Parts: sequence; C-alpha cells; structure tokens
Amino acid sequence: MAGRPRGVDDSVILRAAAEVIGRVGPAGLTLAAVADEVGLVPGTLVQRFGSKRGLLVALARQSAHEAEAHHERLRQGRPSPLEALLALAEESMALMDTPERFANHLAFLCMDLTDPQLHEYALVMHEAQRGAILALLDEAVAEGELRTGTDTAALAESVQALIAGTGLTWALDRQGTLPERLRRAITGLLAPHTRCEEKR
Amino acid sequence: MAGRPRGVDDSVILRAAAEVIGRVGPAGLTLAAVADEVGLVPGTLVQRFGSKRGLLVALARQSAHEAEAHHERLRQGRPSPLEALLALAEESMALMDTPERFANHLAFLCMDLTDPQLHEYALVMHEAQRGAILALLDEAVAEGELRTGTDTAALAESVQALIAGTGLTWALDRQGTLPERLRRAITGLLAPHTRCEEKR
DNA sequence: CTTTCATAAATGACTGTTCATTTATTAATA
DNA sequence: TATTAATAAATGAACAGTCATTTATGAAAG
Repeated sequence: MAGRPRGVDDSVILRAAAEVIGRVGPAGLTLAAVADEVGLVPGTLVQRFGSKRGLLVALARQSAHEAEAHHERLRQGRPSPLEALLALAEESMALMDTPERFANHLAFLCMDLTDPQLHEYALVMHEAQRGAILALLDEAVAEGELRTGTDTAALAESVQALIAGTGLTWALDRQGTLPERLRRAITGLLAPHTRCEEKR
Repeated sequence: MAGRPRGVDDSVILRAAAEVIGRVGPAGLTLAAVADEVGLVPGTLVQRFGSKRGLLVALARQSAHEAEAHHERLRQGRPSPLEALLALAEESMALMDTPERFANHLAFLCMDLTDPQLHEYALVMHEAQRGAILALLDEAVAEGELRTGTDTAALAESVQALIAGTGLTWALDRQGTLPERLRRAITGLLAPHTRCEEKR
C-alpha cells in the first residue's frame, strides 16, 4: 500500500545540499536553496528529514558511507601502493576543485565538530581515511617501496594531516593546482623513507 | 576636540568577538552576543564598525597585526631554531585550546577565504607565518641543526600544512593534547633532515 | 554649545517550521 | 474491470522567532 511515489530521491537531495554548501557555505545554506535546486519546496524537506539539522545529519551519514565504499576499491588499477596513496589524496578533494568550495566544505566539517551527532559521522570518515592510508603504507613496505622498519602508523597520521593542511594553504595563497601540491607535499614527506633513497 | 570618551576600547570589543567565535562559531556569532560581552548594545557596534562585516574585517586586521608582531619576537629566549619552530606551532594555536574552539576558529578562517577583503588579511597572516617558519629553518641549517642543502622552502610549506592539518586531526579524533601531537608530527617530518640522523 | 558616545525602541528582512489541502499511486471491493 | 478507500508526497500560505540595521533621544566631555 504505497502512496504517491517520490519525485526526487533522498540521495539527489543530499547531493544538492552538498552542492549548495560548496557554493555558499554551510552558514549560507538555506532549505529554500536546496529545495530550489531539486524542484521542491522548503516544507517538504522538513517533512522528509525531520528538520534542517536532520538533513545535515543525513548528508554526513551518506558522505561517510560513500567515503568508506570508495576507499575499498582504491587499490584497483593503481600501479603501486604509493601511487594509490596519491590518488587517495587527490580524490578525497574531489568536490573541492576551487578554493572557495574547499573553504566551504571545510567549514561544514568544522560545523560537524561542534555537533555530537555530526561529529560521529565525521569521525567515521576520518578513521576510514586513516585506515586506508595506513593499509597502503604497510603495503608499500611489504612490496619494498618503503624501507622496512618504517613507522607507518606515525607516517599515516602525518600524511592525513598533510592532506587537509595542504588544501588549506592552497586555499589561502591560491598558487598552482591542489593535486600537484598534494603530490609534492606527500612525496616530500615520504622521500626519506623510500628504498631508492638509500643509494644516496 | 574630543567629545564623550569611549567606555570600551576597540581592541576589547575585537577580543570579545574572537572569544564569542571560539565559543559559538562564526555562524552563531551575533552582535548581541558581542555587545553583551563588553556591556554595550548591538546598535553601538554597528555605529562604531559600520556593520557586522566591518567588525569582522577589523578583527581580521587586528589578528594579522598581532600575529606579525608575535613572530618578530619569537626567537628570543629559545635554545635553538628548531625549538623556536615548535614554539611557533604551539603558540599559533594559542586560542584553540579545545577541539571546539579550534573548529570554530578554523571555520572563521574558512569564512575569510570566501570574502575578498577578509581573505587579504588571512593571506597576510599566512605569509607572515610561512616567512617565520622559513627563517627558522634557514637558521637551523646555518647553525647545523639541519643538513646543509635541505630544501627549506619546500619544508616550510609542509610544516605549515602540517600545523593546520594536525589541528584538524586532533579536533576529529580528540586523542592526546594538541601541543604534543604537533611536536611529534613536526619532529617526525624534520627528523630525516637533522644532522644527528646522518649517523644512522 | 558643539561634538562624540551610547542607548532604547522600532523596522524590515530572512528563515525554519507548521498546517490544511491537493495530487498521484496502490490495494481492496463489488 | 470499474470504482472506491487508503496512503504517502508535495504544495502554498501563514507563523513565530531572530538578527542586523536605523532613527530619535539622552549623556558626558571640552
């Protein structure tokens, strides 16, 4: 006994919300803007997600799930663990192709940090990313790309910090492209621990 | 020709604004909250700073000037350039002693990035910090703490990214204290380039 | 008396939320 | 099969609250 079918799917609405956040930031986000984007009306969004905050929670949950799923199939088709690591870094910034969008999405993440329920999902994403980084570093050691004995756990934390931090410096000084700066920063960090570095 | 003297100084108001931002975030910032903090009334702030945005611009300007002045006298009393560098990292997070406050101040920085006028001051702060980091790294090379031939420019960029990024990871997983994690991350990054590392 | 600072009240715009109503679809009944 | 009931989705108008800003007025100094 189903009633009227939904005109637009939840995931479409959430994607629209993410798009709006990227454009006007989390503070400028309004139900009217999201509703406009998908051809609905503000009240409908409240009825479907309970409240504005409910929509944001749903968005955080979807993002977390998507990120986890993405990390699973990251190694496929990459020539080496370290190349896969660089790909992870770049693709984690997929939605942030301009300094403004990066800033707005980062601001959304900051908002997450002050709301217990949102923080939960942000933490899931964060730990999934660190797990993926650590796995790739361990694999790099196993395959001989990195020196045996490397403290991969400490390195993983630094790599993760470097990814977010490089995005921020890029958004500030706006020089070059983000992918190229990520590549430079990460390879610079890992260079002293690579095998070929031993020949120096 | 002075009329009635001001009850509270501009700098006091701006400090209060920074405090409010740290507590409720830039989105939750309201003129009423700031006015309350200093014992004034919202309208007064509008008259003195032109608008809410004017107050934020003034805050950004003051922060930039304070940061520049602070970097000047950073080397004094520090045993070594690298120790001074660690001090710089820790003190740049002075206002962000809790994960929430870090998140809120970072969100304010993100807001800066989308407003041309605010971005200008954020850029000044950013470049002043990078200049200070670079100077300390160069000094470390000159004094023999770091290997000669080290690419200090590239390293400075990484250090700066690492500072902000480590703050973010700390705000997310909330493990340990920020100073100790900053110290670990930065020394880890620099370790391969230190002199004593050559003995390996 | 003029100038500057501060106040208090009022305004106007914006926004999340609610509610009654309409629309579209499925299930049951004769 | 044709018709009716039940259900969920969506609408549009209205509500209530918040907040920055403006205006008119008073107070404190030179």
